[in-house]
Amino acid sequence: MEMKKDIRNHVKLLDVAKASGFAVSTVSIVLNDAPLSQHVAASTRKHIREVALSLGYHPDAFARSLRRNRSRMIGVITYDLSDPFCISIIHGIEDHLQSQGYLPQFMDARSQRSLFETHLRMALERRAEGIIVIASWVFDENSILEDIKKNHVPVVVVGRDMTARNISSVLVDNDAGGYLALQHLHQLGHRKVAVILGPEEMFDSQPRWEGIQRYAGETKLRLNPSLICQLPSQVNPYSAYDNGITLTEALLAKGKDFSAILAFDDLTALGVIRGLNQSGLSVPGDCSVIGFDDVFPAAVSLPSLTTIRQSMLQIGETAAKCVMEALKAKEDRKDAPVQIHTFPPTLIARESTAINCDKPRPKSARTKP
Amino acid sequence: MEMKKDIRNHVKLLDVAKASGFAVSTVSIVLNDAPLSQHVAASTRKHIREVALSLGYHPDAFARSLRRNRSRMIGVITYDLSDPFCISIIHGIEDHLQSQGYLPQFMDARSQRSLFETHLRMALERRAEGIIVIASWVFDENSILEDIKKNHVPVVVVGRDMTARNISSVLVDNDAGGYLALQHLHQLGHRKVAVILGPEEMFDSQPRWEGIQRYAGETKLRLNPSLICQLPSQVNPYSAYDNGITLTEALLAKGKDFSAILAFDDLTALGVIRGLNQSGLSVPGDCSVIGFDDVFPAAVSLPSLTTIRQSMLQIGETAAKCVMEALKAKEDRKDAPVQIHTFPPTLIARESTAINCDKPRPKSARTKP
DNA sequence: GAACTTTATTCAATCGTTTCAATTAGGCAA
DNA sequence: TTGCCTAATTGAAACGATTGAATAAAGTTC
Repeated sequence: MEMKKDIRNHVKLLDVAKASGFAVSTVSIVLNDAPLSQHVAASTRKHIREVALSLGYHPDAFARSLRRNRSRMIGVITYDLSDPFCISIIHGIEDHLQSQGYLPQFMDARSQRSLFETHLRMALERRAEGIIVIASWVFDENSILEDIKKNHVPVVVVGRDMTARNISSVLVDNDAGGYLALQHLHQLGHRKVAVILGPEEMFDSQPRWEGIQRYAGETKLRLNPSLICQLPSQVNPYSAYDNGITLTEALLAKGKDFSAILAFDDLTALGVIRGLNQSGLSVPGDCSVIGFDDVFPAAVSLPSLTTIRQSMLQIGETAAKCVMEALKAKEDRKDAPVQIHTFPPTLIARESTAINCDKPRPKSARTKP
Repeated sequence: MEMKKDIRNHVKLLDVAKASGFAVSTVSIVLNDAPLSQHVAASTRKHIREVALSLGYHPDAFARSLRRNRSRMIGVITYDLSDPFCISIIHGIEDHLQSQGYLPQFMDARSQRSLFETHLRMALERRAEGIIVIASWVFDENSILEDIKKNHVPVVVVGRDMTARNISSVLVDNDAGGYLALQHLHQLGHRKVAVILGPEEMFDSQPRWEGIQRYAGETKLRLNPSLICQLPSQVNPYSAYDNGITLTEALLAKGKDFSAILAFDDLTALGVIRGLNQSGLSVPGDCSVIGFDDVFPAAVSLPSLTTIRQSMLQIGETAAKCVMEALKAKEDRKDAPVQIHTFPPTLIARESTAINCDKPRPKSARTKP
C-alpha cells in the first residue's frame, strides 16, 4: 500500500533529497539559507534549489514550528466579523503584524459565546504566540483565560477595559465620545435631546452614557427621562438598524418633544433616520441625528451621518504593538506590564445634524444639508 | 539554562505524565478517549484528567497534525475582507465547514496581488487540506497554483469561472443578473438608461454587461453609447462610491438624457444617488437607480436601493461543500470531477426605482417611494 | 502449577524539519 | 608516509503527540 503516500502526502524534504542525490540535512540547510550554507558548493546549492522548485516543494509549517518552537502567529478572535467596526481594527492589526513578520490568524465567534471559547482554545492549541480578542460584549470565559495564563501566552483585549483582570486593553474613550456627541448637539442649539442607549450586555453602553450625563451635568442641561430609551440585546450587529426604527416610532408615538436624537451607534442612527422619514419628518430639518463609530454606511447615507469616529485602524495597530511588546518582554524573561491605551474619539460633523430651528411647536422649518 | 523551558514552553503531555505518575502514552490514550482507553482503569482515567485540567494542558495542534497527517483545516483566501460581499460568503463557508469538523483559516489579500500569492503559499505550507479562493479580479498566479496541484490540494474558486483551468468554481450568474436589472428598468417604462460598467480587471464586469446587452437585444431597446461609462480600476472596494459620484457628474454634465442609471454594483449605485442629489435631482423621482449585490448599506440607505441579490451565503456554502467533496474523493482515491455551480440572482425591488414619468423634458414629476 | 487469557500500562517508532556534531575527501606541509 | 587543515557533506537527536506492538501482573482453566 505505498500508493497511499503518493496521494495523501505532500512533497517533503526527503523527496527533494532523493531527487537531488544529497542528504536531507544538506537540502534543509540550502533551502533555508542557513549559516552553514556558505560551506555548501555553489553548484550544489543551485542544483538543490532547482530540484525543489521543479517538485513544487513547500516546507511543512507544522513540522517547522514544532522544531523551531515558534509559530510566528498571533490569534485574533473577533466577536463578529460582519461588523464593519471589526474589520477596520483587523486591518490595523494586519498592518503591524505583517511588518513584524507575524501572521494574524482570524477566528470569528459570530456573536456566539460557545464559539468564542472554542476559538480561544484553538488559538492556544495552535500555539499562537499571542492572542488579541476583539470583544464588544462582556465576556467571562474564566477557565480558558486561566489556561492561557498558565501557558504564558500574552493576551490583549480590544474594546473594553480588562486591566482589572490583569489583561492589557486597548479601547476608545467612550466617555469622551458620549460627551462630544451631546456637546455637538447642544452647541447647535438643541435642548431637548432624545437618547438611545446601547444594550445592557455591551460594554460600550455604560461609559458612553456616563459621558453624556457628564456633559449634561456641566451645562445644566436636563435630560428628560421619558426621552431616554435603550436598545434590547442584539443577535447580530445589524439588528441595531431595525431596533433604531422601532425605538424611534415609540418615541414619536409619545408626541415629538425633541429636536435631536443621540443614537448609541451608527447603525442605530441610520434606523432612526429611516424611522423619522417614515413619519414624514426630515433629517436634519425636523430633527438632528448623531451616531457613533463612523462605519462605512454612515458616510454614504443620505443625509450623511454626523458621528463620533473611533480611529479603529490605530486601535488595531496599538493592540498588535501591545502583544508584540509582551512577547519581547517574555523573551527577555521580564514581566510585561499590564497596559491600557484609550484613544480620544473625534467628532465628524456631516449632514444629519443642523442648527435647531424649533419653535415651541416643531415640524415646520427646514434646513438644506 | 533550564528556566528557559519554564517560560517559553507550553504545558505538554510529558508534564501531565510526570505530574500524574503515568507514562506519556497512557496519558495520551486517556485524553483522546482512544480505543485503548477502555483498558485503562477508571481511577487512572479520572486522575489523569484531573491533573491535565489543573495544569491547563492543551494538546499541541502542530505535533498532532504532524503525526496524524491531517490538519482539519481549509484555507480561505479573500481578495478583500472589508468588502461586505466577502463577509457573507465567508459566513456560508464557516457554516458548512463547522458542521464537518473543519476549521476555515482566513487570509486577507487586501486587494494586493503580492499578498495573494504569499497567502496561497502559506495555506500550502500550513497544510490546509483544501483551499477556497474568493477572487473578484482576474488572477494568474500560475506557479503557485501549479505547486498546489503537485501537492494534490483541492482548490475551489468563488466568483469566477476557472473550469477552463481545471478548477471547480462557484459563482453567481452575472449574465442573468445584468439581464434582470435592465428588464426591471424597462418594465418600469425606462427607455433611456445610462449604464456604469465595472472596471476592466474585475471578472464580473463583462458577463453583467453581456446580460444587459442580451436583454436590450431581445427587446430592441437601444442603449445610447454616450450613456455607457466604465468604472476605473479600484484600489479598494469602497472607492466605487466616489467613482459613482464622479461618473454621475460626468453624465449629467452632458445634459441629462436618461431616466434611469444601471450601476455595476451597490456601492457605485449609492455614489450615483449621492451624485444625482448633489445636482438637485431626486431618486427615484427624477431618476431611477439600480445596483447589484445587495450588500448591507443598500438596504439601509435612503431611498433604499433596488438591486440584484446574490445569495452569498449559499455560494459560500456550496464552495465549502465542493472542497469537502473533493477531499472525500481524494481519500477514496478517486478523481474529483471539476464542477461549476452558478446561482441565479434575484431582483430586490426597493425604493430607488420607480415608474418612469418622464415627459420630453424631465426634472418634473415626483413619485413617493 | 503450567498454559492461557484478560486487564492495565508502557515502549518505541513515527510524522517532517532543523541543527549541532561528526564524517569524509582532498590538499599540503613536514 | 603520517598528520593536519579546510571545505563539503551527512548522521542523528531533538520538537510533542499518536499508536501498534510489547510487557507485566493478575485471573482463569485444565
